Amino acid sequence: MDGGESLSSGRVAEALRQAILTGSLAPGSRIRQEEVAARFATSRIPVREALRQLEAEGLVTLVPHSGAWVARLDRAECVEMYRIRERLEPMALGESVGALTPEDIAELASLAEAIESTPDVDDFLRLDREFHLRSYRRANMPRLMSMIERFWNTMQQYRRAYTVLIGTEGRWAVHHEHRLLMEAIQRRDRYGAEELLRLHIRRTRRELATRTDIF
Amino acid sequence: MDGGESLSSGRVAEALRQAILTGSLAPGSRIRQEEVAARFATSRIPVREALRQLEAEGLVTLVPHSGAWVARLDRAECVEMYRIRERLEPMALGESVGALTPEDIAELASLAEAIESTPDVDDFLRLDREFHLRSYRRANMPRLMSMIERFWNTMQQYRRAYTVLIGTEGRWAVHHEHRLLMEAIQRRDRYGAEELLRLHIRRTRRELATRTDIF
DNA sequence: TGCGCCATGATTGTATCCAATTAGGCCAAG
DNA sequence: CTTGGCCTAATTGGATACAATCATGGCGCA
Repeated sequence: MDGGESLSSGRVAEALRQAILTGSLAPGSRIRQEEVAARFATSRIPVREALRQLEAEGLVTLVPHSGAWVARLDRAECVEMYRIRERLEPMALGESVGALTPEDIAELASLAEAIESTPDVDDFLRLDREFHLRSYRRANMPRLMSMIERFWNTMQQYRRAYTVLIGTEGRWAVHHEHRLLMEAIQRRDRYGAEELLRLHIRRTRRELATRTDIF
Repeated sequence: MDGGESLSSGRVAEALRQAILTGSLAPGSRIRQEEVAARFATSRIPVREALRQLEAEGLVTLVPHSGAWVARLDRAECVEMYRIRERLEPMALGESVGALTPEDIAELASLAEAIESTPDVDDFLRLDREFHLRSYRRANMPRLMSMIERFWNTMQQYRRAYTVLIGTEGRWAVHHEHRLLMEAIQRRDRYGAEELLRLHIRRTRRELATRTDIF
């Protein structure tokens, strides 16, 4: 039985993480230890440990004797992370493709379909994340997986801003790419899938880099 | 002027990190908070924060209500990290090659020479690390750089064990690879350098994977 | 009026104390 | 002799209290 985090610092970290991912804590917001402590009916010690953990995940920026802020990425940092993703996620997918079960693939197909049909931004973001992360699921590389998840977490806020900006019609390229990706996955075409994914991330990166209004 | 870490937790973290990297704290050793606190004439609070930080770096394993241990990697984890490095470090090198100054290249050349001439294991490890990390220096991708440095840190103990095992004569392949790498760098041959580095890491990984006696 | 300095308040960093949890040994029963 | 449970000691997790540091605002002065 788990039930819930037994450690107070873990609960605080998870709650702050969710608050940051959903956007209810915006990038650049200050996080005051005492406020958080009061909110979770705890002392500042667990809060501090939670902040340390979130800093390591790249979600929070700590400045000694000064305070904690929700991490804010500039365009160069965003581009850098996309370039790292371009190298890592194709590897995860490539390792996974051959081991995906037919049920996995059916799941991915229905996710891809749901992505195409939702107009809602938050649904889109959630489903898109699910789609990609699940496609890596059978890679059997746990460290790589957690790195990739951290990337998605730190990028989440900027993905949202970008998604809002391009609007529903701006997603057409994503849909096409997902369809091609699904086909490669269904054919168990490892290198095709890797390459398509790389291009998918690359195209997004390049579009993001031109969008100066996000940062 | 900096002079030294102003935060106690930072000093503790740095000292523990060095102790782990030099091997004076072996993988699997338990780290008792109170012991460390006494050693650094501080309380347990900064020690706990230091441990959290080191856990995030992959150097320490924390188990709630139980304790902290110097992280121990099994063979699968080592192989996984090498495979990640195979994707990331060539990118760092590729980005850097074109921007290295003549002075950088001269430095690298003399490092490569020093690597060939030292019989000492710890010198070899230190110089080899310097050689590779410096070759990435002009990549202008700070996040990637710190990820790579973390990899080198977490692998350090296993690199040492491996280096001891193969002995001085076992290093011949490394020397050849370094020479080829240097040549590609001097020619500013980005893709050649990337590919050579990938093969360098890949060969090491495959040798490490066969060495069952390290784990 | 603008700049720089100092004081005061707010906030973070650390020490000490107490509670909760775990690990290991001892004893008893099978 | 082995095994299961309990009990105690050791260790970690958390709360409170205090010290150190930083930022903000007002004051004086050029």
